[in-house]
Amino acid sequence: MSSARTSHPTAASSAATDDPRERILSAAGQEFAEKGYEAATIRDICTAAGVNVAAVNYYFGDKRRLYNESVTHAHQQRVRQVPLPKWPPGTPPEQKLRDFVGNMLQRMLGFDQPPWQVRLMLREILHPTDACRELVEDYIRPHFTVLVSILDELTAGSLSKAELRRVGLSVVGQCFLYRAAGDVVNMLIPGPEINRLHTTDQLADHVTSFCLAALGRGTPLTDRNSRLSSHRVSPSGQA
Amino acid sequence: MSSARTSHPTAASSAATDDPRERILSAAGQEFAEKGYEAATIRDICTAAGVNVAAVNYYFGDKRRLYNESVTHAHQQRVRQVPLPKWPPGTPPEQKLRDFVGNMLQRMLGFDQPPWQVRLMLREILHPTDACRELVEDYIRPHFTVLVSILDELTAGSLSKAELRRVGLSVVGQCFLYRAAGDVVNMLIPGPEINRLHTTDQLADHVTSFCLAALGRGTPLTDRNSRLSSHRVSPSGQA
DNA sequence: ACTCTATTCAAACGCCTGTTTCAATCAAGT
DNA sequence: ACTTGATTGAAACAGGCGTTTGAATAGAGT
Repeated sequence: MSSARTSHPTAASSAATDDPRERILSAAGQEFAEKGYEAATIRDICTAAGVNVAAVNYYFGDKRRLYNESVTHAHQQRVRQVPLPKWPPGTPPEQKLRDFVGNMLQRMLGFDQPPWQVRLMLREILHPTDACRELVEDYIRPHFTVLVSILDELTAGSLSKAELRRVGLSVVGQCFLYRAAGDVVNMLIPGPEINRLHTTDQLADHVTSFCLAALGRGTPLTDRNSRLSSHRVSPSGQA
Repeated sequence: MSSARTSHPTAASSAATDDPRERILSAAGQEFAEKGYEAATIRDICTAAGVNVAAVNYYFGDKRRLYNESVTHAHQQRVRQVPLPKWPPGTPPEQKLRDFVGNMLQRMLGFDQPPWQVRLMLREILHPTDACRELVEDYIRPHFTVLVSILDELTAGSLSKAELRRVGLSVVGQCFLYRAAGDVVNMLIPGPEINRLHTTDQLADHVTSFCLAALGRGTPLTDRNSRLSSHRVSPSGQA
């Protein structure tokens, strides 16, 4: 009671690496992402962050609150890093769909940036805790709404909202499998095939073609034995 | 060293509930499935199984080996409970696909039987440990092979093996999303819609139609505004 | 120079974990 | 009845965990 623990510092200003609060959040996010909530230890987190064990209690109160703030922090970072694509008016919905799928796969699987934030969010998706609702409302639902509107445009309003949502889930599911069960997928697919056919772009092409064909736009997969009808759409998302 | 710990009992005979080994495996499977490896405690497991804490060390050696045997045990149970459907020769591949998808969804989401074995296997799929390879080879790959052969029959050999596998993953992904990210899906879909349109049968119909349309068999989803062309195929799997 | 407050630090506190001990019990075998 | 081996039981072990303590430090205000 004698120590100064009143008026928690908010540290909303600088995001420099010398801010202990920021360093703890970053280290905690990576530890939680890799090992999960139970297996990650405060001692390891503080060692990685270069601060004393007491710091986490001083800044965050306890482990659970540190976890919640880590999820929020990672998800806000991710939103800034990979915004939803913006299309000029008149963009054909087929290209929008291809861009959206490519963007989603890039965000889920992209190797260009360390994906520990995604892995942390994935844990919340698979085993939701308190931090999940915010994640859904701020991050997942907006993306899903955009997807549904693309599908609505694509089908010219001939599908009900419920049907559109189901189709949207079909699109997401195809991408989600590679992120969530990637290890098992790699065990099912012969080695050379993975490197050639399971790149982010290849997968985006496949998922897009598959869905367009299912919706009656674009040719069914069986009608393209020869390579002449592959109507590639160049990806433009990811800023 | 003085205690009798030589010649571990195999207990391969009876599966009665008075066999301590069996009771521990069952309790451990449920605890591991619900809480994960780290959060599940040996004391809780033994309390649930009605045995002493020393029993797990006596029968299994340590926690890790108990976990591995739990996964194996649950997966073998599941294989016996829900075998792959068998079709008489001449069954149209469309119906086979519908049966397969319905069977997979029933196995993943089925509310008729306690699905803790599936949740335990899901944990292995998401974060593989040593017990994963056996799971893939004995359980997942055979199912996936059947799916690919159905798709091959469906497309009359016009798709390469690599393309067939990609389509197979598209089928699996659509189902997998509901199992792995079911909580988030429920947050994205309005309440009443879940109970009406997201039953196991409805989902199987949707996924099957979606894939058939994408493969050029069956009508695209946009060409069925009126309810007259819904070519339902009754499910026959699940023995 | 002194004070006050915010922050850091090493050390410790209970508590719970997986694991082990060793005596008690039990069920044949002879 | 006695022995033998397998199984169970209550209690303890060492170690790691989240958390707390209280003193040391730093830095600005006056």
